[in-house]
Amino acid sequence: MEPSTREKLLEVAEARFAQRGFAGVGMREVALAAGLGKSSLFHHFPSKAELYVAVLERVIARIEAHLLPALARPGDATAQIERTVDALIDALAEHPSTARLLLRSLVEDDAFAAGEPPELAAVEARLAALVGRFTALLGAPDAVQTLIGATVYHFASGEFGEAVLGGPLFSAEAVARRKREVKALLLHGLAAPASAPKENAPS
Amino acid sequence: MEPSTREKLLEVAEARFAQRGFAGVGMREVALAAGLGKSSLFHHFPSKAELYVAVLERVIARIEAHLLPALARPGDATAQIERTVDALIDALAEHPSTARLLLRSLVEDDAFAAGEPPELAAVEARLAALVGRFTALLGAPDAVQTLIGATVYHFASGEFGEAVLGGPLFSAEAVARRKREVKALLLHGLAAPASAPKENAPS
DNA sequence: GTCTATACTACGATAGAC
DNA sequence: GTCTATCGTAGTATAGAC
Repeated sequence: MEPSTREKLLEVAEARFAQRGFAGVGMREVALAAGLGKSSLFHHFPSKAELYVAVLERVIARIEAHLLPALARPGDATAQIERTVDALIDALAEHPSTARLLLRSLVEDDAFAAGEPPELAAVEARLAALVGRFTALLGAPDAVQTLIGATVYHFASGEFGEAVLGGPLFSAEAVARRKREVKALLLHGLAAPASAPKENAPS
Repeated sequence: MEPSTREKLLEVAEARFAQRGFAGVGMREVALAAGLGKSSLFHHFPSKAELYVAVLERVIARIEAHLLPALARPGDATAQIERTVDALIDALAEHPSTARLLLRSLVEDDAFAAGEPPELAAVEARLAALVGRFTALLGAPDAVQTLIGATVYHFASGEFGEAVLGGPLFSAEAVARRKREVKALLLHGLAAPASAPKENAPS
């Protein structure tokens, strides 16, 4: 079964937005790349902002599909952290646009000059909910920032990241290596020395 | 001594580019914010791309001013890592636009549709040189990616990062905390377990 | 649901007066 | 060195035929 026109438009728009950001992509470009005329795109999405939010909804849904099951399963803190980090990295590695769009949405929050679409608030709320789960799991908010940097930034880093690594970002071997690295980081590096003294740290 | 017109333009452009990216900022907007007409801006910078690169040059120079002295001083690996991480974080914390522009330059490498200005290659070379120094210092390329995520992403994360932390990113206390966190991470977390074991390309 | 045609605005960039 | 005026293009968005 071939994808619907709407799905194809979302696919094309996601790749473009991930590569050049909200302001850097034109509706004409998206429509033509999907094999439509510019005006037909406005039939499916009433504005550029709504197209962008629809793309973001797909991204957050993809991440939730990996993370929510991992977060739901019981276990001690260590096992949950390992499972959740694996799930997060699987989610980011699944599609090369995911991490980029996520990173952009964190940094380009004011991309809409005026009148954000109402669905955007819902996407942000779902994202904040996931962050809350991570904060509860890791204890320290600083560790959440580090985790995001070690995962979302990493898989969003594109050509630059590949130049740093001297190899691909999304190969199975590179993804497995990043899982090991991040888990070792959180379990043996962060937990003890840097975060505990100031606030209450769960043990 | 008041700043020259060129300096004021660079200041204004830096803030705007950091907030909304290359494509999201218009020349008219920059000029008016600096108290000039749009055409006067083209007298100082012959194109938007050259304005952007001039902004990036300031950013990389600022980072080099902190990092190169720290890298030049002798000492054992641990002391050098501590010194260099402190210098990197000082550089990123000095000006709230620095990390954002740096992160954008990593992710928006293809923002120029056609004909990049030649100065851009020089900026990228200086950035790559710094990355090379870090790779030599830390040993593992993966650790460099993690370090960038833990520092550049962190100070670029803006409102989202402040929501995660539940407090400011750039306060003296938050900056000092990040220094402790990143150093503990690299010295006690990463170095031993995750990077060394074996393997390069399984092919 | 897709098309052509169009409205209106903003874009980057240039020319030339002062 | 700054200005006004203008060029050509592309931006989002709408109207209406088919």
